[in-house]
Amino acid sequence: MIAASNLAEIAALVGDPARANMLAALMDGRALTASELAFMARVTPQTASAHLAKLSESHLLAVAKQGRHRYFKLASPLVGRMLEGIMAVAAIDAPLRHRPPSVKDAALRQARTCYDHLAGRLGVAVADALTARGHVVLSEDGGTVTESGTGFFQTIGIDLQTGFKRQRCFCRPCLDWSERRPHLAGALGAAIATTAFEQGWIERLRDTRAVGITAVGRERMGSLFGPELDVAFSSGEN
Amino acid sequence: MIAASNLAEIAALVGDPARANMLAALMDGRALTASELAFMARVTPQTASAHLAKLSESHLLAVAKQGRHRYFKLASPLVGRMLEGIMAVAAIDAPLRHRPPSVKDAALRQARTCYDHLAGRLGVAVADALTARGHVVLSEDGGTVTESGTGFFQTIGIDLQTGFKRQRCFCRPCLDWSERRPHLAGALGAAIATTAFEQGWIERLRDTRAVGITAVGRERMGSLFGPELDVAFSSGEN
DNA sequence: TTGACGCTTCGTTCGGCAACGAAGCGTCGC
DNA sequence: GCGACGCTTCGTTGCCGAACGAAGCGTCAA
Repeated sequence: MIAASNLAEIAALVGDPARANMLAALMDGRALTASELAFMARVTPQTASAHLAKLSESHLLAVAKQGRHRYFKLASPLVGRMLEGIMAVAAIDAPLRHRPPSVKDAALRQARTCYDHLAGRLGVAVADALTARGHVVLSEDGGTVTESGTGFFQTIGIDLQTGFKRQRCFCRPCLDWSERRPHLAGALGAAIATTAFEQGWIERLRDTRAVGITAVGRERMGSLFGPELDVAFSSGEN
Repeated sequence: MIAASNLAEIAALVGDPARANMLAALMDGRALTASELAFMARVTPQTASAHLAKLSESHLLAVAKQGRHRYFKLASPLVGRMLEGIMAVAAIDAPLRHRPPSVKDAALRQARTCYDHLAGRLGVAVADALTARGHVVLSEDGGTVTESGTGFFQTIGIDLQTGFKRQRCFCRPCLDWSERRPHLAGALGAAIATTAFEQGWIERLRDTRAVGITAVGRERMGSLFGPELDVAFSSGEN
């Protein structure tokens, strides 16, 4: 059972709360320093160092030295995909136990990045809007952009004919852990997120994976995607 | 960080070797008894019982009582997807350490089921053949069936027009842990595996996830998919 | 050069959990 | 009804690994 032993090894790496916190913090695709990760995992630097060493040795993380800092990031999209998968399962379990939603969670629930694409109410709302308008078709296992969708994305500056041409199915659903509904991942999801950042519709908040929706974002995305987005604009007491 | 705590919890469940063995054994989608799982995980029944209780409580496994037996299976395809994801990451790590391939591994490497679709050299060869002939197009994140593919699948009794109509992108790649190349998963992958079993091309072997390729399977699949399948028919000393 | 800083290594402590033997409970076959 | 069987619960043992204090190493800034 060569497969299973490795399965346990990798899963055990993610199975430690401190390491899981670090990995989750890196899910937005950025690179963070060892100190930052220590802080986010709420452990001392020397403990964090040991954890980060393990994660690097097992090639879950890639490390880049820069002066006296060491920047860590997920070693590959594969790792992000794995974490998504675990989170999707964890999300099913979570609602069964009533846990008081923290203040920080509120921001995360509204909008955040998930590796390279949008998640939270905003991410789900965008996926809903695109689906409702027939621009994309999402199934459990994948998704497709329709002809009307190709045109739509062109208008917001995402050209599906060039870079995306070869991989005709480049959009896929990703189960949102807070909303427990799919949002848009894959190359298309990443392109949408990139555009949203570039156009100033959303912006990163300090020290968190949550993103803020700007005034111009509210207006622009509201007119682009329609009423489905309203739920993403509310501060959201659920 | 509501997400991360759950992340660690679920991952820790998979992170124990005994539990990982059990989950891996259940990856083929069948339901197994507690005793069988205890044997596969190489632990005593009472140890297995404790593990299975945890896995059930966390809704990773679903359990069905049947007389004095208790049958366990993966609680949802989501769990299978999660395990796939972890295995894909584990596969990158594995080759770095030379591990002597066991006899059992040889059969698993040739052909096996991965939750509901084909894996091993056979699975990868089928994916290669379909890609080479332009029947499907696989990208990193998903896949599409071409028009020629739709016709092809019709000839082997898989009608993409009926049940599959709504989910236009129902095929996706799944990284093979032994071959380290993608094979075909998703609804299409499952349909191909089902057809292969029904037509008697492959058959389950006792007490393992490996599947055997029958004589008729060799002949039929060889003519259907062409030379790409040869590698899957060899007993394979790599 | 000196001190501050970021990170690592070493050694120790401590808690949690996997594992099993023994025993108990329900189910089946005869 | 009886024993055999499948599975669970209980109590104990033992080990692995997470955590931190202290100390060491390289890097930067003045």
